[in-house]
Amino acid sequence: MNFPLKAAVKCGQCPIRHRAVCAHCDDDELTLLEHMKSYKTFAAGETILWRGDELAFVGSVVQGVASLSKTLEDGRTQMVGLLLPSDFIGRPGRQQIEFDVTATTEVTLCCFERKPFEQLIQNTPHVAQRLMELALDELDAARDWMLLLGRKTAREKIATFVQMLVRRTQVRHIDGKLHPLSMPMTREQIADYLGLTLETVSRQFNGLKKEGVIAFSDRRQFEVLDLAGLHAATGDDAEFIS
Amino acid sequence: MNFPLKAAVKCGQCPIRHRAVCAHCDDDELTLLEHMKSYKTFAAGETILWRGDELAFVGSVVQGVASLSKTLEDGRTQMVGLLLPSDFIGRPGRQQIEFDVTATTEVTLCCFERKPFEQLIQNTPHVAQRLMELALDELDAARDWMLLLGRKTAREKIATFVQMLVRRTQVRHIDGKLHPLSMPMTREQIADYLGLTLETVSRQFNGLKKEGVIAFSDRRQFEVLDLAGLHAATGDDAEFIS
DNA sequence: TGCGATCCTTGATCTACATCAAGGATCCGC
DNA sequence: GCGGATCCTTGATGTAGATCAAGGATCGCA
Repeated sequence: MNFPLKAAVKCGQCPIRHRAVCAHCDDDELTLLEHMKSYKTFAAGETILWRGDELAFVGSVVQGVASLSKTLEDGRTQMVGLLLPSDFIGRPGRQQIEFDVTATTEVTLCCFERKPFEQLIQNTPHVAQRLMELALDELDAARDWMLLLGRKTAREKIATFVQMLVRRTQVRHIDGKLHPLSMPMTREQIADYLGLTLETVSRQFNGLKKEGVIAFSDRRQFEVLDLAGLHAATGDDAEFIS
Repeated sequence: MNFPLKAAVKCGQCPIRHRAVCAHCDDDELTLLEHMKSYKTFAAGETILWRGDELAFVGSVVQGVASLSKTLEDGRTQMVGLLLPSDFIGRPGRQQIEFDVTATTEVTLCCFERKPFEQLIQNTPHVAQRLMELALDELDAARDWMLLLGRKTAREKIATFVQMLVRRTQVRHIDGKLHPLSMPMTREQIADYLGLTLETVSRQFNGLKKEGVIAFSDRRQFEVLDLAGLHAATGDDAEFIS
């Protein structure tokens, strides 16, 4: 099932080669990165970085799912980002992060030490440019999520979440239906991502299930039966397909 | 009161010279920008750019306040960004924007045509770097707002909003109290920024007023009487002063 | 200086979702 | 394949904030 990640996978064989921070690199640049990189694996639930930590390394998610989250004084938490394969952790010019980074499933990262990586950016505009694109993509995603958190109903939130999973996992279409997808997180984690409680998440999933929009085979495995119905349930303006 | 913006203010005299996209530029680079720039002014309420518009120009807010907002099918709207002086509109490599940009107060922009500006970026790393910093700052702000929208109570939202105004307008402190600040938007616009209704915004302002945390002289003019009380009301973890 | 438009306040009521509660399914280590 | 931990579902009840409604303040323009 999983891509077999040895300690030294060749960049050429890497599953995220054309989407990650290295996407625009030519062979020479890739060789440079090849020598700097190292893989780290984290078990599900393990914290990768704590808020306020000094950022020793940066890197890309190769496999699995990680999440960024923020917490209030009394413990209420909000997930502020979901990192899927090819997403990047850490920013040039920042030595601290202002949120916790946690492994949601088992996660494999392709890491670089921050200092050398920042020097490399100076001389490889392809990496700097890709980093900028990734940051702007994240900004777009954050703004879509602001609309969701501020104005959408529970049902619309769940539908939007499922739609996002479908899009980001780029699953193949079969006559309007879709291959089974995996739900990479618990109801509670989904609740923290959507600004809901786990009970409401559960009720809304079952609502969409009863209406025949989605179906669960397993509680972590589901498929979309009615893609048009799903889109309609998101509340988004159909005029703009984002 | 306002900085007197003629059609051709020298960059050296510009009020946002050291915070905007040109912050890191040396004199030569500034001369280049000087020749490319032009000022545009928009009246309060005027739309600067519509969602989906082809992005002909990019630029910085010099004076006034603009806002970015997204709308659902049925008209519910959420503000996804507030642009104060020195903030930048438009992104390299994107020819479209996915939200409306509106003048909240009268706004003056320092504009550049997009195509020439993008070429300029290639050769002036100082501008490219500053653009990256600005994008990352916006990403941080967006994530703080996600926590607010998803998990804060109405009271915490209002307190956080006031705190943000205090910080961003960098008002001088006088023994814990603060100089009068201006509220650059209506109750309805604030509601759209905080994911509330205008009635709730009004009630919460009056709540904080009754408790002596803030005071209004005019409905657009107020001051913070109890800064510590304000911070306490935001719900944020005091351990991390962001 | 007067009048309509806009903006704000305040009160009464409603409702979507949170909270509280309990039981059932699934997983995992022994 | 047994027993506790974790995760999920479902029901009953509570409540923060939305919605509905009406009146008051302030603004801008003749």
